[in-house]
Amino acid sequence: MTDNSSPNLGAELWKVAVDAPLPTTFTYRAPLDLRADPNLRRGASVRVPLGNRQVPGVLLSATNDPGEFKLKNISAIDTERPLLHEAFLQWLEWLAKYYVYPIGQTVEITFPPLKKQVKARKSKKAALTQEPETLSVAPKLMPEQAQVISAIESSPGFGTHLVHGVTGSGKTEIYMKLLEDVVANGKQGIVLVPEISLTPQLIDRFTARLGNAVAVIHSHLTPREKTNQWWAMVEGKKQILIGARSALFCPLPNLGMIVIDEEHEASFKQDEKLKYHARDAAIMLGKFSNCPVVLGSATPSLESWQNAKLGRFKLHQLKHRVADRALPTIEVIDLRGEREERKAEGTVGALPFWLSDTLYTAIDETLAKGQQAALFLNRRGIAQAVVCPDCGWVPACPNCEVKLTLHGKSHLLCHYCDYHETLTEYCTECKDGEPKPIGLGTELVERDLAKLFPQARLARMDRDEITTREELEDAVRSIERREVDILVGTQMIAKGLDFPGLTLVGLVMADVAFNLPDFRASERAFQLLTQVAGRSGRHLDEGAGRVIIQTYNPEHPSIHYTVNHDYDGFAEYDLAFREQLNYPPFGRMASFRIQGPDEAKVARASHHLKTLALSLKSKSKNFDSVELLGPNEAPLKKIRNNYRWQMVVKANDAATLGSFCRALAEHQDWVPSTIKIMVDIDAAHLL
DNA sequence: AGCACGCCGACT
DNA sequence: GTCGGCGTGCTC
Repeated sequence: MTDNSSPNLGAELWKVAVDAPLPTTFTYRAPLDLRADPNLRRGASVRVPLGNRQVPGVLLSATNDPGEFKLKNISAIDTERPLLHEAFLQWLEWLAKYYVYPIGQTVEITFPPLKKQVKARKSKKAALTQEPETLSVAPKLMPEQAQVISAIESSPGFGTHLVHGVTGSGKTEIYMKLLEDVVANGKQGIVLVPEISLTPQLIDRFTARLGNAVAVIHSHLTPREKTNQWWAMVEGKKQILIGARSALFCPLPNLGMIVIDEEHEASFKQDEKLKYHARDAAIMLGKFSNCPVVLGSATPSLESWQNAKLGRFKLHQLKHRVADRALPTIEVIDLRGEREERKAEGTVGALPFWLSDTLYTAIDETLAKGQQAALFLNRRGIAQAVVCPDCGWVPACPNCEVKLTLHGKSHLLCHYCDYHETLTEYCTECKDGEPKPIGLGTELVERDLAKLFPQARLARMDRDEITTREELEDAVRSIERREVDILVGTQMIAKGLDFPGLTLVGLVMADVAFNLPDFRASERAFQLLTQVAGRSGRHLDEGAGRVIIQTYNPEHPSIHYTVNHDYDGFAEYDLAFREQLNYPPFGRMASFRIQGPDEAKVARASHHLKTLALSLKSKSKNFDSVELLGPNEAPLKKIRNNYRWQMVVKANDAATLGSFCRALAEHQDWVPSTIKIMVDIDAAHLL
């Protein structure tokens, strides 16, 4: 697969991937002195003139075609950047093509923000990773775990492995053993986890086992720290890189394995600039590098599940929790029934509207046993919105066309930009009504709990309370140290956390997740419910953790399959639905986003794009399977004063979708300069 | 992306 | 008068 035999040494004309939003490479001339330089070869970094400035670039190939331009000279070879090796270059070229993104800007992502630190300071240890005094040893593995490890290790070279293991089945232990062996074989490995799961807890676990072989890259590092970690991997001083999706772009010289934990997580899809999916990109990197790719999840994406069913991925299943601990018991509370009951009994108002008798009693019992409870909902703030009971006016953001959310007593906040205002006592529209909060948020739940359980120690985890990594670490530690009795949080923050004392999990209102207008809504709801439920009772040696799901839709299939711990059943149900409508993983989809500050221009450009798309489709039989939806206003039609429209493209397979979208995005000379059109291949959400 | 060029408003 | 606001267009 990798071929470094034709580095084009000594050539005069070069195609260069230039760091600018240009759809193609630009051709430059190598002056005589550079032609004699053995560093002038494919994969080398250079500086080239572009307009009247100097920009970085990477040589991709020699050429004999001078084109129609008066060629400029390559200014210099940048030897401070390492030569990119063949497998990595092929991967970058694939990314740019597949995701329809400028090659130069794709290549530029690989490089760290700063120059290499010239001399290592002895006094200062490498950022973040400190070698523990003594490395911990692998615990005795469950038979299932050992089987998975030997199955993966028995097929070297490229292959994609899907490890489907119930929550608490010890997937991390499998990754660590595999990576130990990768290091023992003199190779390097990458572990990708969702940014939110990249906690000190997780990093500590890896460093305790793998010691100072571990480097970490995530978005909260300083540019200096990130640069140092990058070089430590590139120079082979460290072997295991743990990171969020961007860690894939670190060009390891000796890649032996890629692990993607929680492979179903939607956050692996980058939604700006190069809109890559880290799981799919990792599989391609494994292919070009000829190394195994290991995907792990308790709730695999239906894309991966289908690939496993078709034999493209090798499936490994773990059906038991570590030490044969029990899966939590899950109860479903019908909030409609609860409401009726309270009316009948005349007990309306005894408990807050969001809290069922069952959940209240369960919290009480949990506290009495000295154990911890966690309540999750997916809204921060006090309320979803504020409404005037007289005229129905709802305060909205002037920049974003979304309702403002109430925080604290009177702080109205936009969750999409930084707009905020103060809630006035009387409605600003009718000057008469007194606006009241509707809906529910974490802040309100916390406040109600403080009244109901005055002796309990409460903590809230959401984006208002936790803004920095340090705050998250502090919060996690105080829960671990049992300084918290009840945790209230948004689901996102709670995912993947592992608290030994946590035995009760309540989902305050499960509904929002599956009411979203998106074909993946059921899948996300099932994943969310299962993952959050999986936090409960992970360390109970006797009995089982408890999960209480409150909902207005107890009969929803996502809930039914969650309660029965039945992933296979859920997958079968949702795949049947997707197949009928040719949604992924059967068909493939991309979205074109058209945006700009002038609403009428955006609408006009969107319709023109549709016209071009229809004519493109009619030009070739290859595009028979292409379907066009829209254009329409995007569900969030205005964000930060930019109007947003979208057009969705469906096709039977990735190759057709790709060639259609590339052709449609190719000539944008007709697009007014205030308007931007962006393609999102395999768009994660059509919201 | 960055930088120049060019055309309008409000200041030393 | 000209300083500088940012809309527009180009870069091998």
